[in-house]
Amino acid sequence: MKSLLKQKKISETPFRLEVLEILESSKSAVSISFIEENLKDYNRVTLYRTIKTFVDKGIIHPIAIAGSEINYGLCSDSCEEEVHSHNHVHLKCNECKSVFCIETTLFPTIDLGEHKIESLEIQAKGICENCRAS
Amino acid sequence: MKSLLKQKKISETPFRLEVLEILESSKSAVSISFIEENLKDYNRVTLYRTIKTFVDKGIIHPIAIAGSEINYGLCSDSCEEEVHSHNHVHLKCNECKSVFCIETTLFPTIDLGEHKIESLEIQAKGICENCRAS
DNA sequence: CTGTGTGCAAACACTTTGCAGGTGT
DNA sequence: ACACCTGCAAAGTGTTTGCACACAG
Repeated sequence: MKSLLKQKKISETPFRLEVLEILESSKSAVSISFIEENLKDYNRVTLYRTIKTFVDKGIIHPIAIAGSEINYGLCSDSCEEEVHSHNHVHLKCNECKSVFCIETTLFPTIDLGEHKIESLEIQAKGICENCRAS
Repeated sequence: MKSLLKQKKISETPFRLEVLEILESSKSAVSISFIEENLKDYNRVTLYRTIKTFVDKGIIHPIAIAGSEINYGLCSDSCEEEVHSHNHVHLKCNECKSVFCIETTLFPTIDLGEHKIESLEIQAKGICENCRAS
C-alpha cells in the first residue's frame, strides 16, 4: 500500500511526514498551535504551506466552531478532493476541549422549506466518552 | 417598548445604534467586513469593542463556518446571555455566500453512543430561497 | 535534471491594549 | 458627576509573499 502522501500525489518530505504523524497519532482533530507544540524544530511558513497543501489535496479538512480556533481533522475515505462538507458530526468536548470527527451512519435530514440543502454538518457540544469515563 | 440596547442594559450611543441598524436591516448574518463596508466613518477599534459587547450581552452571536469569515447574527428571543449554542440551523448559500440563521421547530436528535451531547448546531450548505427564485 | 519544497526576511491583515479625553444617563 | 464609550497610537498575533537555495523523484 502506497503512503498517504504518494497516494494523494504530493511529494514525501521529512517535514510533511512529521506533520502527518502528529495528525495521525491524535484521536481528535487538532489546531495549528497543537501541531506547533508537537513539532521539535520547524518553520512557521512551511507549516502553513503544508496545512494548505493538505487541505487542498483532501488529506485534512478544517473544522470551524465559533469560539474555538480552527481544527483540522484527517479526511475519511469518503472525503473527496475539494468537497469537504461530508455528512458527519463534529463534537467539541466542553471538558477537554478536544474536537472529534465522528462517523455516524444515522444522519438526520432536515427541512428548510424553500431553501435547498446540499450538505449538512453537525456541530455538537457535550462531553466526550473519555471525559465521561473519568 | 424599550430599545434593544437599553433592554440589554448597555448604553445607547450613536455608533452602537448605527451598527445595530446594519445588523437589523440585513436578513442574513453578516461579517465584520460587511459591517465596515456599510459604516460611513468609523474607528476599527471601536467596532471590535462594539461587536464584543454585543456578543457578551447576547445581542448577536458568532457563526463559524470553515472557509468563511466569522459572521454575526442577531440573537433570537430564546438566546440567553452567554449561551449561544441554541438549537438552530445556519445555512450558507453557495451562490450568494450569505449565511442565514434559520429557526426551525423540527430539530433532529442524534445518537453518538458514549458521547454525551449537550447542544447541537447544524450548518447547512445549499441554495437559499432568494437565489433559487432567481 | 527539473519541478517542487523549504527557510529567511519582510510585508500584511486582524485584533487587542493603554491611555486621555468625550459622552450618556 | 461618574461610569463608561471612543479615538489614537502602538503592540501583538496570525498568515502570506518573494526570493534564493535545497531536495525529492
